[in-house]
Amino acid sequence: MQLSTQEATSAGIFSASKRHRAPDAFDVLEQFGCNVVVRRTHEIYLHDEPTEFCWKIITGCARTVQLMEDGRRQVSEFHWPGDLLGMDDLETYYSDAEAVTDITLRRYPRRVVEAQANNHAPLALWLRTMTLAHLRCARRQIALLGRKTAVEKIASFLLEMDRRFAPVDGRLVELPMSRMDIADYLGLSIETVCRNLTHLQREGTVAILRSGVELRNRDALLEIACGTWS
Amino acid sequence: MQLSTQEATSAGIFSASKRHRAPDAFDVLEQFGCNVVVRRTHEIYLHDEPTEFCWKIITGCARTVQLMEDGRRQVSEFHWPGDLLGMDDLETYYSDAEAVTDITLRRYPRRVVEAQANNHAPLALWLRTMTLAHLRCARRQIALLGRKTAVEKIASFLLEMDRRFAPVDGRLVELPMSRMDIADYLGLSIETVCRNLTHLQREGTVAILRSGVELRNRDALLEIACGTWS
DNA sequence: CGCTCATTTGATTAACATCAAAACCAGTGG
DNA sequence: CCACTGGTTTTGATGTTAATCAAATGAGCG
Repeated sequence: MQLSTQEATSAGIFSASKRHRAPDAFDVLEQFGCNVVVRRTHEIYLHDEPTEFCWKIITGCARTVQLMEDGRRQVSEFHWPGDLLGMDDLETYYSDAEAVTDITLRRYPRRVVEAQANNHAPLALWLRTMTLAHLRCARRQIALLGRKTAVEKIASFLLEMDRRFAPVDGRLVELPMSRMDIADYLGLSIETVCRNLTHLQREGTVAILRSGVELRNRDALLEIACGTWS
Repeated sequence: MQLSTQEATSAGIFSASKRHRAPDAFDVLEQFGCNVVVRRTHEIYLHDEPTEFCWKIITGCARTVQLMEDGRRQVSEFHWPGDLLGMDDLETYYSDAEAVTDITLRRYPRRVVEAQANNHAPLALWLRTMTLAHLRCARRQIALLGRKTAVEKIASFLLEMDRRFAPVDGRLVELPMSRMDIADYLGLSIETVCRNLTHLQREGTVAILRSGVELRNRDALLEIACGTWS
């Protein structure tokens, strides 16, 4: 089966080994957007609020978070420049979104996005493609959370961060999020995250730096992360 | 913000406490469909195959499964009558889909679905709405896998099964899938699933029957499952 | 420097997995 | 009807992983 050119192009975006975004169907909305800045740790939207806006990340990193009443926390995804926030739900937002670093966003009214999608098929396809990319990401995370050990989770995480946001084509993976964020993303405690990073460092697989982690042996990491569903 | 009528209707489908599907935008494809039957434990589609078809479940239950090389298994979702299978990926299927029970499906060529979506906006919206429902489901599962204890997982699972597929408005939740399926869905071992079901039975919260589980105290289950993200 | 907060390391505990065996159940054939 | 078989489910005993508790180290900042 051959898909349309648009679809094939769209689907390639998230499979690129280094982040590189083609000009997208969202551009038809440019005139309706305005820039906003959100400071580190501040929220972008809140659980249960009506979905009034969506945002495209220009610079910085965001997280979507689910909170339980007793304080347990789960980070469901990290979001990077080019990602779309607030399109994952129809009527109200399902999770909280917060800025991990100071972040610059371009904000669009959902009304307009939905209206445009309704008479601009490439945009509609683009929106579904984006949603599918998030779904694939979520399914990978489900396999990780359900069936991987702590060290496998850490290795998978480092490779994912490298894949999703490595500004330079080098070994350094910047980790703007705290250890607590990583722990809540991987379903671990902070201490377990630290211990396993140290463990990987002792093996010589990675080097831990202030700003992130240097991948000294990608093959070893891939081996540990269990290949396919890394 | 007010969304269109179509969208509001679509969004309501998965939030209904008992399964009840409105006539959907997929109906425009009816002429292109054909019925197929798949026997218990047989596959519907396989990981990495090109996405040639999609299927609407008429009767029966299916599961989507991710397999690691060493045999570890993760069930990412169970699927029920009315659900759409094989629309979760663009070019190739991400997971395997298998019949949990003997299952009747209506099969459609993806080419046609995509072509129709391209010039029939309600169908495009419907497809995105379906994808969003799966994404929401996946995010709930992520919070469950990352942060809930075994007994909380079991309680959440029983309530989810009740919500998603309870043919009668009674206390009985039919569980067509094996304990192994449940374990691989919740990221637990078979034994832990059994033990915690027994534990809930001893408390009088549920009664375990051949065909499923009787919910004797829904409030207690809700309490155990930790409300919000159940 | 002295404060705070994040990270790292160590000691202990709890939760769940694993290993092993018994009970149960659905078919099958006498 | 019963006995036999293969699979699944349940229960029990033990082991392992990661969480928790606690303290030390390190980094950023007035």
